[in-house]
Formats: sequence, C-alpha cells, structure tokens
Amino acid sequence: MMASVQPGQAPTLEMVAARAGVSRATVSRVVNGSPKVSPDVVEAVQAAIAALNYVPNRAARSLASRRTQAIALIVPESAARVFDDPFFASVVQGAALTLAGTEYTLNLLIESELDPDKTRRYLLGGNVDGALVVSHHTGDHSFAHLSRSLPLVFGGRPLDPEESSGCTVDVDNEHGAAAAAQHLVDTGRRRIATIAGPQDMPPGVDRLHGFSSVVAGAGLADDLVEYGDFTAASGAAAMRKLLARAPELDGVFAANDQMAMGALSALAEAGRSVPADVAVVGFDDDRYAATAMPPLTTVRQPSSQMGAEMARKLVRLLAGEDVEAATILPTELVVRQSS
Amino acid sequence: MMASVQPGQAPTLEMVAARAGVSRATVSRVVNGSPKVSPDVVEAVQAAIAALNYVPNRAARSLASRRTQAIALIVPESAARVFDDPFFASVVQGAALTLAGTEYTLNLLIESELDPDKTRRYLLGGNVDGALVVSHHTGDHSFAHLSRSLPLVFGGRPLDPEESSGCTVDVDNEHGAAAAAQHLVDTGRRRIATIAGPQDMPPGVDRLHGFSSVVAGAGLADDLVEYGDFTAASGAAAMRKLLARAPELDGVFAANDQMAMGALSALAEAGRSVPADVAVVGFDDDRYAATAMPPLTTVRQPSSQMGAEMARKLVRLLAGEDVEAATILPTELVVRQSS
DNA sequence: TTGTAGGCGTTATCAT
DNA sequence: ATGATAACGCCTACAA
Repeated sequence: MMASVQPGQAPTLEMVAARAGVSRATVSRVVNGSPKVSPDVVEAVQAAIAALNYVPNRAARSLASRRTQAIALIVPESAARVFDDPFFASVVQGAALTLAGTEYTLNLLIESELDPDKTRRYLLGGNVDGALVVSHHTGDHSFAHLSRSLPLVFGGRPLDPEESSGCTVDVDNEHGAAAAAQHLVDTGRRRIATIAGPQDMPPGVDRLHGFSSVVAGAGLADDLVEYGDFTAASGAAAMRKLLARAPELDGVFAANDQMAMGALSALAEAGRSVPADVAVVGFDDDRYAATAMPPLTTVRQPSSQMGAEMARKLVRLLAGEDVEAATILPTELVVRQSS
Repeated sequence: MMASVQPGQAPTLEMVAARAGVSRATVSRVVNGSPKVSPDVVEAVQAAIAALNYVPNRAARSLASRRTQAIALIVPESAARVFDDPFFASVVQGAALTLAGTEYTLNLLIESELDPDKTRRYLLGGNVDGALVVSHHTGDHSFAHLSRSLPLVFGGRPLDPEESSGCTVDVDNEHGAAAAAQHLVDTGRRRIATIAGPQDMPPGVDRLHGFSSVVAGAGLADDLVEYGDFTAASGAAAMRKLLARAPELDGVFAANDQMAMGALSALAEAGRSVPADVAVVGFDDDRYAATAMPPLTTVRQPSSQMGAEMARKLVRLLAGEDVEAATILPTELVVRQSS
C-alpha cells in the first residue's frame, strides 16, 4: 500500500505546493510548524507531503536558514585506538543517544594528527552548529579559541583554569577520590598509599588532591605517593616502589583501574594477599574491574552520562538558553572484594 | 602572526574572487582542483584563500553539486547500550578512522526504536551520499530496499541469502569456528562439545556449521550441541546441560567469549579444571578474554577492520568503481591457557 | 584559460 | 493567513 516512489527523484517543496494547491511559502510554514496557517491548509499540505513522501532537503534548508542541525563530536586520535578506551565509547554513546532524541545529527570527527587544521576548517566551514570536544584525561582545550565562532562544550576541565573557555562537563574526580580514601580509612586501614596519575592531567591532579585531603584529614600520613601514567604496567611499577618504601602499608588507592590492576599483580608477586594484607581501590569502574582477581573496589565514573550531559548542554546553548559554565557529575563508590 | 578574522562572518567564494581579481568560477575551479587553470592564477587564488581564511560552505556546495560528502553509520539502538558491545565500538572506530582520511564526514545514527522511520527519512532526505549499516549478530538487512536509492554497505551477511542486497562485509565465522574445532582436535581432545549461538543469527549458524564439519570430518561425534543466546548466563546453563549429557567430554567450543566465560564458571563449579580436564575455546577475543581465569583461547574477530573495510567499500562505490558484492574477513586463532 | 549566468531547494522579507 | 520574490553560497554548462 505504499505510494510508488520515483527512485532518485526526490520530491521538492515546490511539488508539494503544487499538489496541495498552495504556495511554497505555505508549505515551508507547515513543514516548520508555523502557527499562522489555517488548519485545513495544514491538513491539505500534510496530505500532499505524505502522498509524495516528501522529505526536506537538508542542504537547501541550511543554506537558507544558516543552520545545519548538526553537531560535531570531536575525539582525539590518540594512537589510532580511540574506542579501545571504554570511556570514549561511553561518552560517544551518551551523546549519540541524547542527540537521537533531538533534531540534531551527530558528526563523529576523529581529530587527525596528520592534519590538525582539518578539524578547525571543518568546524569553521559551516558544517555544524556546535561541537562537543572530549579530551579524556589530557585536559586539552586547544579548540578554546574557536568558542567565539561556535558554541563548544568540553568534556573534562581544562588543565589551566585560566583557559576556562565556556562550557565544560566534568566528573567529580576530587570527591570520587575522597570517597575511595574515606572507604579505606573507614575499613580500618592506617598506612595508606596512592598511585597517582600524571600531574599534567586534570584527573591526575584532582584525584590525588581528593585522596590527600581525606587521608591527612584523618590524621594519617599522606606521604606514600608514587606516580603512574594510567597504564597497568606503570601501576605495577609504582606498587613495587611503594612496597619497598613502606612494607607495612595496608591500603592503596590507584587513580584508575588499569593501574589498580597493575598494583594487584605486583601485590600478588610480592606475596601480599588482597584484601587481607592490603586493600586496593581503583577509579573508573572500567570493563575489567568486575572480573579482576579479586573483583576491584572502585569509583564509578558516569561516562555515558557525561556524553549525554554535554549534548544536552550544547543543545540548550544552541537554543539560546543560558547554561551554567561548568557542571560536575557525581561519582559512586562500588565496593567489591579488593577492599 | 595570524590574519585577524571577523568572527561570525565567514568569507565567501565571492570575496576570494574579488581579492584575487578573478571570477567566482575560477575560484571554484581552484578549490575543486580543476586542471584547466593557469599556475599563476592558481597561486593568486590560493593566496587570497589563505589570506581570508576561506573555507567553502558545505551546504551551498552540496546544494549545487547534489552531493553531501557525508556518510551515515547506522547502528541499532539495542537496548540503549550500543557501545557496551566492544564489537560496535571497534567497527565504528574502524569506519571513522578510515573516513577521516577521505573527504567524507561520518554521521553517526542510532536507529531509534521509537521512530524507526526516522532513519529512513534521514537516508532519503539527501543528508548523506551513502550509508554503512551494522547489525551485529542479527543479520538484519531491513534497509535493503533502500539500496536502490542509496549506496549501502552492510556489516554481516543477511540471514536470508535471497535478501542479499548489494554489498556486505563479513567475518569468516565458518572458518574461524573450524579453526577452533581443529585446534581442539589437534591437541588431543576426543569428546568435543559446542555451545552454539541462536540459529536465527548468521554468526550462530555459521559458527556451528564450521565446528560440526571439522569435528565430524575428524571422525568424532558432533552430537554434543547446546544452544545459548550469546550471554554468559546462557553459556553457563548450556555447559551444565552438556556435562549432564556427557560427563566424559574433554573439550568445548563456545560460539562467543561471553558464553565461554559462562562455561568456565560452570566448569569450575562442577569441579572440572581447565584445561586439564576440559579445554575451552571461545570466539571474538573480546575485552574479557585475555583476563579470564584461565585466559581464554579464542578466535579473534577483526572488528575494526570490518568497519574500515565497509567504509573503503562505500567510498569506492561512491566513486563509481566496481566492488565485489561480499568480502569476507579472515579470523585468527589466539591460543591462551584455556586449551 | 577564463568569465557569464542560471539554477540547486529552502527560508525569510515583504506585501496583500 | 497567504503569496511573490529575493537571497543563501556554490557549481557548471556555455560562451568568449
């Protein structure tokens, strides 16, 4: 029962107008939901639209309206393995799902490291109405200067607070880390160490800060700090140093799960049992956390909500609404068997 | 040293023409790399472009040229957890990276289950020049009828071969499963079972077929078959049934890693040791495989290459080149400690 | 090799 | 409430 369609010949607004016996302007009004059209005309036009199976041409529309109804999601190429990081995948998911509920389309852009200017040109070429920039741990806000020409929403706070260029959505790294530390304290650990992340990345800084304030606040020593680069190997190395420095330690907080995994293996090879001898807590609740041995206590990061929130914010921005410059998403401590 | 730019006022082709002292047509030729322009003029125009920081307007361009330079990547919403499946994430990654090297833009579309027609309208609305459709395990080619109006490339073969609508890229499920079975046979297993996937999904069918042909071909019984739905729980259940039916079994091939994990836990609770008593092999080499206990022997699926291949194929198609209807990507047996 | 001019499908500004 | 009629920025015969 479908009206037969001429493949390759898309019906135009003009054809709809002819069939409905009205002008193109009127059809345009109906299509765009203008209130100033009489009900019967609306009906006639909609019938014509349905009969012809008309779909407005996006290019023509945006050329005339100077809006694209498209949003870019920019992710760094990062060694060509973007989605290996579940964090990115989740953020993209959250953004895509949110946008699917709007009239906006999501243009996924992998930032080319070969031609970094390509992204800039794309953004400036009138391809999108706004962009979501997710820079993971790095705090890279190198697109900040574009926010004058285009609404931008960043994921993660900038490394340099001065650079605070418009909107950001961030995870509450500090409180998350604080909760992890507090959990260690509350469960009776007294000699607590941390494997911190790089201090040139905001999450690295924030998580260390959250940890230290709680540990120090509990009257415990917060001198047991070693640094890693968020990889499992670096976590293992840091754990070994920690054990060498303080064989008596009974708790450790790693700034992410990968490093916590590394710590787990280092602990195993040192003959310490977890959590009996040493409790370990990670951060992220990534895919490996639940199936680690033992299952890892960690701080869950709302990554898909981060993507969703970024998208929502940008949409509001584009609608001309006011939005708060920075929103911080809460984390959640997930207690498993490693602590 | 940057030329100052008027924010909000994008330079047009006309402005470039004026500055370079040529006509708009000539500028257009230069921008599009037409060979029929004298070198000095090319230079002058490029200088003007650089000076003005000109970027062609995509909407105008596609309105005039009737091409969008955009490609849609459609993924099923699947319970709103699209990217929880590493397979999707990888496919998207492969496609995005490949497309980043071309002049095409990737529009990520989550197929709305609320309004399935939305996707169809989008595809037909002249929004993209072609589309990539990834349907994972389901073999759903419900967009097949659109391939007359728009170049389409599917990921995974259709369930019904008759429905074979144009291009597909698929993983060699049959050979992969055969390799897994062969490995079991070669390592001395004699009573081999399989936990098959749903038989209404192509990979479920193909993997079972690959398994059976090898086992039967080796002169062994291939009667030990139980079915799961690709979840860990179903794998555990199937494993229990298998153990009840044939306590003497010494090898099992699960049609995916999740089910293999389930089998692992069922085996553990039955007091069988892996691989001493029973060898188990999975399929996918997903994120959990390497960290399972014991690390899982499995068949690696080239998922990001699948995305890449799909993209390459579509780009060629759009360039008017001939491409083979179906390409099959090879798999690789990854031997770990579970066999 | 370069310029002229018409058109791509909508939106938006005027009138009516 | 509805209808002409310009734009919108670029491409592309066709002409020179």
